[in-house]
Amino acid sequence: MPHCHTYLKKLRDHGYRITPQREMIVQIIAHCGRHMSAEEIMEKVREKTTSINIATVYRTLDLLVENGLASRFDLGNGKTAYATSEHGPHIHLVCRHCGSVTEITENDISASLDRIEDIYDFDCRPYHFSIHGLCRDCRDSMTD
Amino acid sequence: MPHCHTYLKKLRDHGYRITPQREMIVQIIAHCGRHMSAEEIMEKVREKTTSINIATVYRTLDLLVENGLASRFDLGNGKTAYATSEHGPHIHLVCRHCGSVTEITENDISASLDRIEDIYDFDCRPYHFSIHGLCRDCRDSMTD
DNA sequence: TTGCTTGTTGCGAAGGTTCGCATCAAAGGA
DNA sequence: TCCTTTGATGCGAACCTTCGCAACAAGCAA
Ligand SMILES: [Mn+2]
Ligand SMILES: [Mn+2]
Ligand SMILES: [Zn+2]
Ligand SMILES: [Zn+2]
Repeated sequence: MPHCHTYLKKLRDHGYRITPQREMIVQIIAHCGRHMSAEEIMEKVREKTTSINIATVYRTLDLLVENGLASRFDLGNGKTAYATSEHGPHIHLVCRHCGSVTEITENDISASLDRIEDIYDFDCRPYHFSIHGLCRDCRDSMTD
Repeated sequence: MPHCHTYLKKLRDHGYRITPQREMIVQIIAHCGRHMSAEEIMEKVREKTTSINIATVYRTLDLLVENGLASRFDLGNGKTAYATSEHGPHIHLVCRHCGSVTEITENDISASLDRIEDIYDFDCRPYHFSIHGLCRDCRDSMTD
């Protein structure tokens, strides 16, 4: 729902400058609903211009995360993944043994997150992060 | 409570070999109750012997994590942290803006984790991970 | 439009982590 | 005890991410 323009406006309102690089990066990540790595984002931007550097991509993503416009997390594949709030609130269950990723709805944990917000005054939104553990199949296949 | 010996036995029972390097690494991380980085662990081991390499430290830590004997997570300082279950179950609230870390008790979220275990058959233990968000101070100081 | 201020970029280097491979040695059997 | 098998180690290279700094340009005011 919030379009690129909204993200850029928020950055500008926070006193950051709007550069062509930032515009392109925001457009890519906001329009693509899924998770992307920094490298993927750079390749997409490269399709439009050569004037982009991986360090700038990381710095822009940091900016978005720091300002709550994107989430950053670990899918256990060696690369960090990024997504805007378009991607929707949910949690990833990542198996520490086989690496499988199960997406679960926010509802399954929102009560606890609300509790944390109340008690500790800590804003967990956007609800989009990973919990690492052991999936059923892996648990079954372990004698322990 | 579980001593180094228990960890090593579990590894052996899973078919892994017990090497001097693994013994030393397990001893360091099990006895030191706090979080440690791979680099810290290697330095501690180096105090006893020179026969240790950072790649071996990482591989051993991966092994412990994969087998549920240690947890690995991101404290937002650029390094990955590791700890055994001696460190106890709890969750870290990491502020995405100022980097502050608040430790909260497992109770505040265990109901949801139990629910996840029931519904998805996914074992979240040991309960020791981070949730990234925005602390009260940072939220207050943002006009938004 | 022009010039100034200062945040941003690109680049190369450094830091942290993983990988491939030859060598080594733990574990188990003879 | 000695040998064999095969998993583990050390090392260097590669990969991902961050950092420092000089050059650049967005935004603003005149
Ligand atoms: Mn997701
Ligand atoms: Mn902890
Ligand atoms: Zn699994
Ligand atoms: Zn904060």
